[in-house]
This record gives sequence, structure tokens and C-alpha cells, in this order.
Amino acid sequence: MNDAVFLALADPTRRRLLERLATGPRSATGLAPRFPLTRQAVVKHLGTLTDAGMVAKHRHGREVRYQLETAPLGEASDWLTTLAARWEQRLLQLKRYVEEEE
Amino acid sequence: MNDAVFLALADPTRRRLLERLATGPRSATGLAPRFPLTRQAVVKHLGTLTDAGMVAKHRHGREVRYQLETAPLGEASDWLTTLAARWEQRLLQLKRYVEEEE
DNA sequence: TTCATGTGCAACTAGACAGTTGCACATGGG
DNA sequence: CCCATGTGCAACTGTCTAGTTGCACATGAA
Repeated sequence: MNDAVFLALADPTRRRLLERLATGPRSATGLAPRFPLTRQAVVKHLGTLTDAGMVAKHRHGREVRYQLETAPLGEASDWLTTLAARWEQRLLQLKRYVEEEE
Repeated sequence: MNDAVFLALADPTRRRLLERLATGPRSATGLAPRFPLTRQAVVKHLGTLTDAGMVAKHRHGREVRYQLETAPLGEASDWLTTLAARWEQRLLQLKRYVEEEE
């Protein structure tokens, strides 16, 4: 699994940014007032999200709009469910084994 | 969403620990040799995983076995898919709107 | 062209975190 | 009982990262 994705998701501010972007593309300057941060800090967070492939930059006149990219989210989600599934299946086999013994 | 879960998932070593634990419960001492780390470092990682509720400790004689707990994994996965779904739906509505214009 | 608005880059600081070492405590088998 | 094995706690270090400030550059409208 891609390190950058989970690393980017670790920060609560970045997760809030993703939630905000899920409602539509925004510029860093447009995003910043909603957060107790400087624009620069927001830009940095958007940078790491971009590097992780979860956000795409699109120049629009003199402003840059950041747009959500869902592919990495899906991959991360898959990794989690697969992991859980492996363990659940093992539990199931164990249960079957125990029942067989009786 | 619970901060601790995504924070715990951010570290690649911890993700590898989870993968290992998905194949069955292990003790810290049993886990350590598979990693380029001291037992103490592994214990620390297991500690943060435990705090995040992704792992449960069970004393077994004189050793402590760590067991995978899937609930937080499911919640994290849900958060991701919901986020992606919101954005996808917005795209869909936008597409419909454009098609209506024609 | 001129100015307001938006963006980009760089240096600096404080705090968090991974990993280590060292040692003390607990427990089960011979 | 005695010792090997496993665990728990604490202090210390280096590194990474979030956030800030300050300033320079770009661009669109009047």
C-alpha cells in the first residue's frame, strides 16, 4: 500500500480539507478562512494531498482550484477491508474446527 | 472519524504488524524478529495500535498475545468510501445538469 | 499601466514521534 | 528454589513535520 496516502490521511486538518473538497473544488485562499490556519499552512497540506494523488491542481484564471481524486481513497479502503477480511476468515475457520471437534 | 486510527495507520511498520496479526495472534517477542527493530520498538507500536482499538491484548500464561480487532478498520474504510461517494455523486449531478442544458 | 488579489518560495521554531539502551519485575519449568 | 524467558517502565537522542512569518512573483480588472 502507498505510504503517502495513509501518511496524508493521518492529519485531521487534511481529512477536513478532503471533506470540504468533496463538496466541490476550491482554491487555497477560499479554503483557508474556514480553518484556524494561515493560507500557507493550507497550501502545504494541499501539497501533501496532491503528492499522495488524492487531490489534483487545476489552474483557473489567476487562481488554482484543488479537486478531490477518489482513486487513492478507494485503494486505501480496499486495503483495510482486505485486512479485516483475512482475519475474519481465519476466525471462521477456527470456529469450524472447534465445532468439528465436538 | 477517530484521529488515533488514521494516525496509527500512518506508520508502515504498524501496517505490516497488522498484516502479520491478520494471520493470527502473536506476542511482541514473537513478532520482533521479523522486523528490523528492537522488541521495545515493536511493543511501542503495538501500544499505539492498542490505544487506537485496532489490537487487543490477551495475557496467556507469561506471555501477552496481541490480536487484531477489525471494527476500527471497518469504520476507517467506511469513512473513505463515504467521502469518495459524496464527490462521485456531485460529479454525477453536474453531468446530468450539463446534459439537461443541451 | 497600475493596483488589488492570488500564488510561490524559503527560512525558522516548537513540538511530536520512532527508535534505542538499560534495568527491574514477573512467571513457569526443572 | 533457581534460572531462563518474557514483559514493563523510563530516560535519552535524532529526525521529521506542522505552522509561522516575510517577501517576491503573477495576473486580471479598471
